[in-house]
Amino acid sequence: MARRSDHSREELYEMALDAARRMAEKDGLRGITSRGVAREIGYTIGTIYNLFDDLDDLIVHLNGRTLDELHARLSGLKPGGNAENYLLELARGYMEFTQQHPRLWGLLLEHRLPEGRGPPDWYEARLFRLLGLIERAIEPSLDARQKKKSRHLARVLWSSVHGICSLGALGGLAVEETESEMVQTLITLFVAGLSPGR
Amino acid sequence: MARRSDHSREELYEMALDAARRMAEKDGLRGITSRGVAREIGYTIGTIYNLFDDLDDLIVHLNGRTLDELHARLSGLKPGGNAENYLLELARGYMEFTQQHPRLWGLLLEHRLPEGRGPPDWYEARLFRLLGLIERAIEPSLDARQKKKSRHLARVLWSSVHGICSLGALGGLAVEETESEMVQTLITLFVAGLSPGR
DNA sequence: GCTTGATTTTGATCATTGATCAATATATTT
DNA sequence: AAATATATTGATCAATGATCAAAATCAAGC
Repeated sequence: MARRSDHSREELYEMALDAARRMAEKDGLRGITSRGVAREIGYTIGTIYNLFDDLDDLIVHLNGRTLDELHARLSGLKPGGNAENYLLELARGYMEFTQQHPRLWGLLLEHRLPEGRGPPDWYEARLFRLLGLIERAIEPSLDARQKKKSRHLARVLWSSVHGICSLGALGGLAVEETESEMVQTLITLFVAGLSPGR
Repeated sequence: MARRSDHSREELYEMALDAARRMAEKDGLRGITSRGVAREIGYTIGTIYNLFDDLDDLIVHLNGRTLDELHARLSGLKPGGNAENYLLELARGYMEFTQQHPRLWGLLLEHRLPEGRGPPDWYEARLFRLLGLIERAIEPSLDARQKKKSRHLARVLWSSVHGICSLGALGGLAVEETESEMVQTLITLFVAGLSPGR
C-alpha cells in the first residue's frame, strides 16, 4: 500500500495530470481512464476520486493546464517590430502548439461537460487571459475609432486562427504545410482590412 | 421479436441515425449509446451491430448526415446582389445551424476516431463539398491574380467562420448575440482586405 | 406445401469502465 | 498512548461496447 507521506496531495495532483496528459497525447479523450491514471501513478482508483470529483473534473483540470501552457508559450513572445509581425508570431506559436500536441490540444474540443454543467470560473478566466494577449497585440494596429473595439476584433481574429487549426484537425482538411500559409493570409487580410487607407 | 420484414435495412439505418441524432441533441456524444439507440428504435443491441461496424462507425455516419444537412441548408441560399452579402448569408446560415443544433454540430468536434483510423473517403468528400460552396461564393470578389487562390482563400474564410462558432461553443467565450457581429466583422475585413484598392 | 440455404434478430456473455464506500492503514494532535 | 483526522485500498455496483451461437424469419427451387 502506498504510504500516505509518499507524495503530498499537490504532488499527487501533478502526477495524475501528467499521466492523463501522456494518455491524451497518445489516444485523446478515450485514452484517459480513471483506472489507467491510477495505475500510471502507482495508486489505486480510489485515490483518483479523492483528488478529483470525477473524471470530467480531472479532464477540465488537464485542459486548464493546457491553457496555461499555451499562455506561457505565447506570453514568451515579445512585441518587437510592427504589430502585424507580432500577431503573426502569436498565431504561429499557437499553431505550432496545436501541431506538436494535436491530441492534447484536441482535448479542448473533444471534452464537453455533461448537460447542465458549465466550466468552472477559473477555466473561463484562463480562456480570457489568452484572449487578452491577442487584444494587446492588436491594439497598435487600431486607430482611435477602433480602439474601443479591440476586444471584439481580438476575438474575431483569434477565433479565426483557432478555426484554421480546428478545421485542420476536423478531417485533415488542411494539410499541415498549408495551415501556416492560411494563417499568414488571414492576418495579412485582416490587418489590411483594418488599415484606414480605404 | 421484431419481424425481419418490419423495416428494410435502409429504414433501420435511418431510424437508428434519427434516434442517435435525438440523443446527441440532448446530451452530446455521451448521450449516444448502442443500447440506447437500440431501445429507441425497438430493436436489440445486436441489430445495431448488424447495421454498423461499431459505435464510432454509427457516429461518423451521423456526422455525415449533419454535413449533408448543412450543405442542403447553405446550397438553398442563392447568390443575389453582391458577393459580400452572399458570403454573409452563407456564414449566417452556418452560424444559425450551429446555434439551433449546438450539440449536434458539436458532435463534429467531439467525436474523434481512435488512433490510426482516419475518416472514410465519403466523409472527407462531404467536407470538401461544403467548402466548394464557399469557394464559388468568394470567386466574384477576386481579381484575376487572386482567382487561382480561390480555394485557399475560401478555406481561410470558412475556417474563420467555423472558428468563431467553435470558440463560442468552447467555453461560452462569445455570447450568442455577438457571434453574429463577429462574423459580420470578419467578412467585412476579409473582403476589404481583398479589394485591390489598397 | 416443403426443403434448403441465406439473412436477420436475439440475448446471454465477456471485459472494461466510472463511481461508491466501508474497512483499513497511516499521520497528527492531545 | 489514546484519540482524532486523513489517505488509501479494493470489493462492489450498474452501465457500457462488443461478440457470437442459437433461434427466427424470409426467399427460392422444386
